[in-house]
Amino acid sequence: MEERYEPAVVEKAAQAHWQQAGSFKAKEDPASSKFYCLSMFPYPSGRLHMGHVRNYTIGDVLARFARMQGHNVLQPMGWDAFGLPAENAAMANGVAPARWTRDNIAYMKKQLQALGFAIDWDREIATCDPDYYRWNQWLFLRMREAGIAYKRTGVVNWDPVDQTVLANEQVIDGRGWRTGAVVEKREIPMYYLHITRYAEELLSALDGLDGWPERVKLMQANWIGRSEGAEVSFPYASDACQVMGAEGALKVFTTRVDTLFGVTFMAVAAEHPLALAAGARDPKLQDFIDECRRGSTMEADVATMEKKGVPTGLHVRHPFTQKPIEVWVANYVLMGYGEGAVMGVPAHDERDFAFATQQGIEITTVVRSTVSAYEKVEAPWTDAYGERGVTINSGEFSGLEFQAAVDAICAALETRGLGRKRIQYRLRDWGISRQRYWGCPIPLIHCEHCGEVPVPDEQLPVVLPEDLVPDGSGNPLGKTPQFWQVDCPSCGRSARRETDTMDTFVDSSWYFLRYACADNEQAMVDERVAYWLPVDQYIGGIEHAILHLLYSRFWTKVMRDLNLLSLDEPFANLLTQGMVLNHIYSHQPAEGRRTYFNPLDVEVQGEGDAQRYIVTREDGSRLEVQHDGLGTMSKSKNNGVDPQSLVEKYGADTARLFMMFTAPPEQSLEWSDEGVQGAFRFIRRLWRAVYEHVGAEESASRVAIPSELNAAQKQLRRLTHQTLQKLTDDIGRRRTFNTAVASVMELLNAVARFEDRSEAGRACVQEALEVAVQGLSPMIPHVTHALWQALGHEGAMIDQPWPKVDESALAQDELTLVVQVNGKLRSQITVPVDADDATIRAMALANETIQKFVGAATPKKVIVVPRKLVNVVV
RNA sequence: GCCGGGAUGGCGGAACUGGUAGACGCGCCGGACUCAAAAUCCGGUUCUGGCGACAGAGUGUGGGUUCGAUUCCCUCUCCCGGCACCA
Repeated sequence: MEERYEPAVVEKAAQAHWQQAGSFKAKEDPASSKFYCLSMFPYPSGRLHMGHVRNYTIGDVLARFARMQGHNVLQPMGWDAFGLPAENAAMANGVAPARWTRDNIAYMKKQLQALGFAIDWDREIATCDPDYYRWNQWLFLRMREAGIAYKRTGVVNWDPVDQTVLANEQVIDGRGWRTGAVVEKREIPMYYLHITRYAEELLSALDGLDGWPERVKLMQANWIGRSEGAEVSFPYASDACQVMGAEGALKVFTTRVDTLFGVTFMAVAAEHPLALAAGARDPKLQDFIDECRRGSTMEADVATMEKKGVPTGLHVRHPFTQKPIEVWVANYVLMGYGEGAVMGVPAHDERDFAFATQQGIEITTVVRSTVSAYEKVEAPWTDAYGERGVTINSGEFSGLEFQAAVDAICAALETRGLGRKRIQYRLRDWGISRQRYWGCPIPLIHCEHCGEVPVPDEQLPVVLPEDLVPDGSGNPLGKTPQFWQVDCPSCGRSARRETDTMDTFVDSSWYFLRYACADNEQAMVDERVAYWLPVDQYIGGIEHAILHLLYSRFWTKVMRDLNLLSLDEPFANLLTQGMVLNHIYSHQPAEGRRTYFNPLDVEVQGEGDAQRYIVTREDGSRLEVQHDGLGTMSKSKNNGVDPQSLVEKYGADTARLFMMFTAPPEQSLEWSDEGVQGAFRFIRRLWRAVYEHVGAEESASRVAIPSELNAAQKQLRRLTHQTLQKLTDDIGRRRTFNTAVASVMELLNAVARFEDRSEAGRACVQEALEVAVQGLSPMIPHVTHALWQALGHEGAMIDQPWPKVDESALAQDELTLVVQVNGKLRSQITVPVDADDATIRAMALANETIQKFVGAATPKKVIVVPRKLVNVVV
């Protein structure tokens, strides 16, 4: 073998072998146990960044490990190729999104291949290919037939200057990112998917997802937000009837119907019909409604806004007391949740309390807590006011505990036809219409005579024209008559094609199915899906914990109910990778768009609070930029680190090893390349250890481990098998690749210290090196491919099974126990493995150092923890 | 604001079920090799006191439970992810 480790040579050879042997081609084989290992596909933003390297290395380690464990592994890859960045790039450079996207895919594919991932590239898909997105369209039409896809209005961010809809990301501090104009809310017709119909199943099925992280299940459960409560109707008083033109009632949803007698005001959203009607005759109120209309649609903005409200002057009647209650319009009430109206109980709801205090609204105490003592609710607010307890001041319903009060009040409401128990979900239906070009066309045609007509199946796909270049002022599809001018499929008269495209979450909600049957032009899915699915291991960033994963679960259930799948859940096991963070630097000019600078280009001057951040531009001028903290590596923040230079300098194995060694996968990680050297050095040490063992020969001559070994040899063997045991557990169960690598480092350190050149000694070293090479092969597959051959093996590393632990090598006759006095470490004792507690206790007390600390005193207590420690309490 | 997560040496991290805090690596310091440098190898490296044996302190803050807490409970601070049109 070569004395020097040359990553480029080694990596080329290993990749050539895999390529030629077709090592990663996955074939359906019902006789073997399949393992579908999937990493979330990337958005083709241009170049890989370290987050990708981390994600795909984790996936590759698990795929290769599963293969060694004897599974038939599928690891595919594709491209989440529709989306906003392509349109932004088009605006910046005038390149068509299609061209930009495909160029990026070509470049990033090369980068992925250079990293040596065990991917079956024959199954590659890109969501912008008509062969892929035709099935989005086809399934959309099936959902429409089933009543799962439907049309209604929805609220969007509207830039009044560019006359265009903005994504939330494009709204900065309530203003359009390009124009700086104050963004308005606008209601437009949109298509929705009825995900709320699946709310109960999406929630209850979380219990069965044993292979999912608890935190993800918790986040999804909170997102779905099931709450048991009641809907209550407050009949309009005469003033409200007059304004609304008819009798009626204001309906609210509440989880605290036990506090119904504490209602002192009502609050409705600015878009609520009652607000609109009242606003029409009250200019001041109308101004407030208009004010609410300005600003972004984002929940985070709404929630942090100053709570404001204006009275309508209209009243509703309490369902039991008939007392008139004034209706307010409030900016914190959301039209999209519940009924767009709430009953205000300031005594027992913190938000209502804050609002009432601010507006001088009366507070009526109607609950006495059974936990905390208070007579009457008074400022300031304390959490005790929100506790459940016994009703007071509630007429015939006074003196009841929470559940009894709810039951009694709901029963009484029901007999009067003014309310009932109800379950409410926080989850909202999924709006999929996007007024954007670079996405999957929605396959509908609007005909003046026939209404909304689906594109016939045989005419699918509706192909997106690929030569358009967006300019920021609305959807180019709307300006392209060749696209939207069509004949109505129903009556043949001229009609208009829908120009909205689908949310890109649609594309990613089923791509994992298509990998199983990417070549099928006749059907969306086929029997191969039944073989490969569910995904046995899914790996992706924690940022997808809710939306993508929830939508994919929903999509799977819909397809099941349309008899296209026999699958309840798509992902059996989930590993959520922590984010790779980097510093964010930006500059906001007086006019125009904020620009972001790559941390590599920013020079940090000074210390502490006096730090300044300077960028030298191409023309030599210097610009002071601002530091916006840490954030995920992304194209939009320009803070990605391209792995290319790392791979060129040290090789793919070092890049992979470094990412695995530097932190456990679920933890977020602040980027730093300190330590890359160490990863490289370790690989070189491993190479050198094998080289020294093999000598100048082509490869090692292997010798069996003799049955008689001396103490040092036994010790090395024990460490070898302890390491193997740890590797198997760390990779297979704990997924802590960093500690797996560390354990091999320790083994290699022991090999380096081991100087026994006898035949038995060499056999022990051979075994240790084989475990090191095999154990690391999922992480550093190229160099271990070469080293495996050097160790004298005919077959390729990739085809080897995972090694087995020799239990007999683990046996020990003595243990070292720690001895504490009053919980402080004072000494150690060596005891036979089979020593009983009494013996251990006696040995600990007899220990000289322990005697010194215990002195003449009689120990109060001696705690013996088997195999661990003794604690003497005096 | 709400939901979820995190904080351990100069740095990344380890300690898996409440039982030796700091494995492993980086960096740094000292030494060997070298004309020299790089590379490599050997030793040291939480802090404070001490020549040393050793002693004391120490896991974001403050409190609690326990023979024993990085680990469990409560409080607060800061950081990260998500909040439905970034993906």
